[in-house]
Amino acid sequence: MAKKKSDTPKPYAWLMKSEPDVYGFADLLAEPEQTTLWDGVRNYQARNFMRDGMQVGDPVLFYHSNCRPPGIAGLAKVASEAYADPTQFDPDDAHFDPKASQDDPRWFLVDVQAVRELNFVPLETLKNEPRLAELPLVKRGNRLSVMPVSKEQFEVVLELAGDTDA
DNA sequence: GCCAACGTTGGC
DNA sequence: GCCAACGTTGGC
Repeated sequence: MAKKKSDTPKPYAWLMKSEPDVYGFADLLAEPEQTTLWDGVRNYQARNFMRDGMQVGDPVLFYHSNCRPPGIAGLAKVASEAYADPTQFDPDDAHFDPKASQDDPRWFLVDVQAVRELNFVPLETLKNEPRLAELPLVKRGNRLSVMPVSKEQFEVVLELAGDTDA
């Protein structure tokens, strides 16, 4: 019987960035089961959120980065426990990590499943919303690709998307 | 394409 | 363990 690692409550939801030219929300919708492995994350803070913070079923805001305009494109959810990112073991993969081994993986991921497309919420709209001032995304210089979102922040985003199906 | 911000690496 | 150099992110 495993003891819980922490008594602090887990974040309610998450925001995950992807470049739509590489992999956008439409690509997720086109997957079998509308599910994919969120591979290629090579940042320790983002990894820790996936490995230690996420729980199956957590809502995920799917954010389009490095495009015009950037913003939130869809709603998804965490669809698996964290497990080792297989791309770290593949020498032919761009995300190969020679310091990782099967016995001692460095990088973890979760499966992400689409829930529904949202009316696009541009970054500019997020920045102009006072109730989202504490969202890491809108803070100057923030580059985290996976970040926690509180219940209140999540609900504000759905409101900005005109989403009434929540 | 520019460049500010930030994370990582490696020499010492 | 410091910190300069370097690479990457990502908005603009």
